[in-house]
Amino acid sequence: MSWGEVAVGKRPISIATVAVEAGVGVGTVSRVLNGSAQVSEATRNRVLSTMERLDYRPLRSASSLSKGRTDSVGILVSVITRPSVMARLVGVIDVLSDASLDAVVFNVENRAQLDRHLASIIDQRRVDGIISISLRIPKERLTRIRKHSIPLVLVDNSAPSIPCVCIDDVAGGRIATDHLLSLGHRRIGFIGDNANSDLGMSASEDRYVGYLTALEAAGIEPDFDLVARGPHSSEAAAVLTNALFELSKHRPTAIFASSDTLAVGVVKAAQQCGLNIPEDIAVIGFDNLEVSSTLDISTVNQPLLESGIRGATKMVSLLNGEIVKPHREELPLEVVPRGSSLGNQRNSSTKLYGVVEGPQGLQILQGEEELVS
Amino acid sequence: MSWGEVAVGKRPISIATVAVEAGVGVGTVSRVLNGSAQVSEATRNRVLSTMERLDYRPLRSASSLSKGRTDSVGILVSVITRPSVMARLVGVIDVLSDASLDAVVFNVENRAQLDRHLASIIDQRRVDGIISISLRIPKERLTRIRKHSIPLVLVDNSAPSIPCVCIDDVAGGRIATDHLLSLGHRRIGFIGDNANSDLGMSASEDRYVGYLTALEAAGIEPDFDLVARGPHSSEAAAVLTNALFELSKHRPTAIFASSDTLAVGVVKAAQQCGLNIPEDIAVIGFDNLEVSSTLDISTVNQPLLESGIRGATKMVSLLNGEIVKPHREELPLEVVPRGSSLGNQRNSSTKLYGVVEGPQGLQILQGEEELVS
DNA sequence: GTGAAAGCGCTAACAC
DNA sequence: GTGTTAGCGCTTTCAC
Repeated sequence: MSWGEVAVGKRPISIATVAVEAGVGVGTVSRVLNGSAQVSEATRNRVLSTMERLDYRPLRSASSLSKGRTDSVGILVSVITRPSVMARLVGVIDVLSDASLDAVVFNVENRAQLDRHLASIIDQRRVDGIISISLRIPKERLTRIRKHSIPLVLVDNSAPSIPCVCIDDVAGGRIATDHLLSLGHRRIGFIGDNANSDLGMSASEDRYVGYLTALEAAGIEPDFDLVARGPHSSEAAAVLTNALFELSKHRPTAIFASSDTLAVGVVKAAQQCGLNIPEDIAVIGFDNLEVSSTLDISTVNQPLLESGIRGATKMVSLLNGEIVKPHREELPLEVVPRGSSLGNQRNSSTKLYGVVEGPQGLQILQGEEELVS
Repeated sequence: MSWGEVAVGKRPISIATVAVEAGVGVGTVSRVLNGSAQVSEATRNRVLSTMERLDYRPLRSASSLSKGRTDSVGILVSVITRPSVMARLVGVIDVLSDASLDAVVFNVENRAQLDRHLASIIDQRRVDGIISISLRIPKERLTRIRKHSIPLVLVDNSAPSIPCVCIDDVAGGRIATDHLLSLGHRRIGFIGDNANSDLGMSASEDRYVGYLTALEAAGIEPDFDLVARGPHSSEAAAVLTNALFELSKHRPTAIFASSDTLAVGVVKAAQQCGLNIPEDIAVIGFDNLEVSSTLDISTVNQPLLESGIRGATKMVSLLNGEIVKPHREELPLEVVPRGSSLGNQRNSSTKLYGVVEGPQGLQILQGEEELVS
């Protein structure tokens, strides 16, 4: 209870203690903390060493309260486990990290969760901005976000007058289908995701529209016996492919799968039916995931990582008060023809690997890495 | 400048304004905010409606400062894009979310980044605890973390007297190899990741030790011509497999790949060499990733999502001040035999899908979803 | 270049 | 039950 004991408490060191110990005012300590130029070298060093000595650690929340910003941004992301989503997420996180912004990640699996997370983000002022990956923000929420002028960026999704980076899925579906058409195919099937009105992920349906467009442009009547939708998994796609083969009078000669994940299932099903790819059935997917390269499946490349990078970059600009010019940024798409449609392809390993004899077996060295032991 | 204009400022509504407007004290508003039981229904409703009317949103950082905690935990995660890492991450995030804790994700790709992020997490007190996924915390940092008694949980990694959930990779390597041995194989190859001293990810090497152990137990002399390591990708594994086939005097009859990702490359390389699986060469991987099921590759199952769930649960307990009993929690491993080692297997789709005729083509309905349009 | 002091918005201990 | 008040630890004028 005596005065002497107060300072001995377990409470972590604060800026005040540092100030006293260094024989300066709290203002100066704060200035040092924030790298202000108007502190003499001598003072700065004295403060710095005092901090070191006391093992002082600033409290983020205190600084946030004072500064009026959290230096972190919320990231809404749907079923993270999809490779395409992961790639975007990594892009976003890396850029934010470089800008000293924390990434607070919210995993959204259904509409209720989306609403819950959005509400809490908006209403708790926990973050300075929001990045939504592949998720459509419900109208009501959008209104509130606008009203409170919370910076918002959409990745792989778009909305009027909101900064966003996306692709033209319809065009993507068209060039994929065109690729098959250009190879002479006339009976082309489509396998896609179930329509997801819940989370507003419309990529698959948009690509379907592109598919129809391409057929129409080629003067081909769409045959709905060649169209199938199901859950987003290879297994489901395989089942659908089999069903397609059984039910349609004339088997399709080619299939456009709205994502590589589905394309894998298509390929697998075809192989199990004893069909040759691409002679009996050609396949093209979408996204250019690693697996499509591994299995030599033709696809449409979209810049996944890049989309995250661009989105986060926009957010950083917004938070810096800069004007973000083009509201909707569209990334380029490109057909990547591979064996599943062209056939006959040399399956060269893209990267140049040098195999050497290591101490215990063969070894491929990566990047700048040294052989350690 | 006159007094009347002050209230008209753009500054967001604070608790004080709400208090005044509702004709109560700030304490009461705070109580309502925190769901305290000692507020009369009448008052609570009045406050609530006032908040609504003013569109009040509490400021997290203010509450954090006052409460002395951030209600968020930092998650260190290595090269996120690996499916196994992602699964753990999802488990972690979901549990935290249920506990109303925010997940601040740090993506770590090299030692420097690991250090940088750790330093900033520890020194800035921006989170209440740290979960490290598949990353070994450097000793010096561990010391500091302990010194400041920052709650720490390790997932897929372990350290003395730190709560962690992991698997026995050595045992895993052993049962995988035993599986091949039990099928009569004697010349068994190993393909794994380059040793990663940087981030301390030792899973692959540990599994290698298990491999050696199993061979030894079977009285087989290890042949280092059958061992190869490289980057963590299917392509690299394919290259290594080819090299193995070319360089070893007697080709192995089976290969244990330290992860499914590598196993995919092995399978691909074997197929390109015109070898039959498993007759000419049997393959087993590790992790039971989706791709292994798709390609019918035998593997060792480890509970990935579960590891994240358990880890985060431990963290929640720690933050609640509960005692976390078993410091090291080990999850079970299990061989999942498939066609790549057993052969001859019926490749039945595991899930039961019902294909129905939709409005535009075939359709598989998922879960409780209704056919919408 | 530096110190003093007034907040930032909220929580919690204490009165009544 | 509810109001009052003293912090929480930092930033930022404003003097000097």
